[in-house]
Formats: sequence, structure tokens, C-alpha cells
Amino acid sequence: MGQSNPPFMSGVPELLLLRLLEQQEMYGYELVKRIRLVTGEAISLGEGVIYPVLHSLERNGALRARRKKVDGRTRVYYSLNAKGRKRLDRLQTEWHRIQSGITAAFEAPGNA
Amino acid sequence: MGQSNPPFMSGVPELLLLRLLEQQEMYGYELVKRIRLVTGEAISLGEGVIYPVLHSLERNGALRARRKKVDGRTRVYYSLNAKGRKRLDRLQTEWHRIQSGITAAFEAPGNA
DNA sequence: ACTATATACCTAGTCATTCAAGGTATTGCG
DNA sequence: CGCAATACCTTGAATGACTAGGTATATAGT
Repeated sequence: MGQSNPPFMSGVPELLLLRLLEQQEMYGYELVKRIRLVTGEAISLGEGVIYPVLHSLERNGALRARRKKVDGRTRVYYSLNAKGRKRLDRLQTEWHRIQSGITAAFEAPGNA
Repeated sequence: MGQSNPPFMSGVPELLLLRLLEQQEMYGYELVKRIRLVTGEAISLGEGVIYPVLHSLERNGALRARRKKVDGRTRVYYSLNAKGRKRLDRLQTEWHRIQSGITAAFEAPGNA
């Protein structure tokens, strides 16, 4: 039967990831903690969310992965490439649309 | 095993419904079209989303349902009661938390 | 009279996203 | 040595949202 479009509010984890990686390259475990920090605990995405998204973005060619060894620990650093930057743009626009849509709903008077 | 918390971004359809019903009583089919209208097409929830949410909110005691006959057509009008108003408050607060969390992430400088 | 469109309700089945909960391995601390 | 933190990962279940149907009445066109 019909396949589903992605749920209308999904892609926020992706948005957050891409946004942070746009600023500087980071590794997965770092992103998990950084998201909690940056959002003031409002959003807390576990490793079970972050890693799969990271992998799918890499497979998709939006991210570049680089293994680095630091203090005997292996980290996988991710950074945006052109495709990722485009994807970030698209998701950001979409987010604004949704956000202002909801805001509008909350400011709607008796309506027309 | 562990039961899951609801996904962190869910409850937006509910939020929209409750908000609109707070302003005036409406029926399902109306809500479908009203949401599209009010959000400027940004959000479009089908009947397959609206009706189940409406039913679950009613079962939960957040909404009151009233059958009315208009022009030979039967409509089910829903309105908020005390429990629904409380639920609206909670969802609204939660939404603001998430929204400003994401905004914060986008204004985060090089970070701390 | 027939047909199509709009209104108005509803549900079943499928899919994607998210979640909790594990598993592996290394480092550093008490 | 044991425990917590770091750092990677995956599996399986729960949940929500989507498509796609189905029923029935009214209205407008042909």
C-alpha cells in the first residue's frame, strides 16, 4: 500500500545535529551532551537517537567522518559538507514554517 | 521491558486541537480544515490524525462531545472542560520549552 | 436520473521515529 | 581491583502519524 511521508515534526534531531556540526566538527558522544547543554535540558537525545542519525547522514553524503585518536580513545569526528549545508538550510526553513504556523494558531483571533 | 516515554516532539496535534477548541466548540471535519487555514498551510493534519486524537481526549475526560444535527448532517461538536484546559496549559508550557531550546541552540555562539 | 463533489463521520494497517536497554572497550580514580 | 566516565554501537519495543480505505447524506452539474 501507500508508503508514508515522514511525520511532520520529525527531523528536529537532524536539525540540531547539523546546526552544531556547522559550527565545528564534533563526535557523537560529545553531541549527546552538547545538545542537553545547549538546549538548557529542554531536549535530551540519547545515543540511540544520535548515532543512527549520524550514520544515515553520512551514508547520505551529508557528513564526512574522520577517525581520530585522542588519549588512546578513538573518536569519530563528523563535519558538514556541501550537501549537509543544503540539508541544514532546508530543515531550518521547514522548521520556521512549522514554528510560525503554530505561533499563528496561537495568535489567531476568533478567526476568519 | 522498559516502557517508553512519549517521543519528545509529539503532542503538537493535540496542542493545536485544544487551542482551537478553547476558543470555540468545533467538530472534527471543521478542525481539519481550520488547522490548515490557521497555520497558513504549514501544518496539515488529516482526518486519520484528528479523529483518533479527538476520541482519545474524550475518553480521557479532556473534551466533551455533543452531537448536533445541522442540515440533515450529524456533527459531533467538541468543547474543553477543566481537565482539557489543564492539559492545554501543560502542553503549551512544554512546547515553549522545546521551542526556546531549539532557538537557544541556534543562537549558541562558539559555545561555552 | 445519474454522477461527481463536498460534507461528515470513522477505522485498519503500515511505516518511521524515538525510546530504553543493553553490549564492547578504554581510561582514570579511589 | 572495582566503579564511573568516556566512546562507540545495535537491537527490540512502543508510539505516534500517515495513507488509504469505508459509510452516508446533501448539492450542483449534465
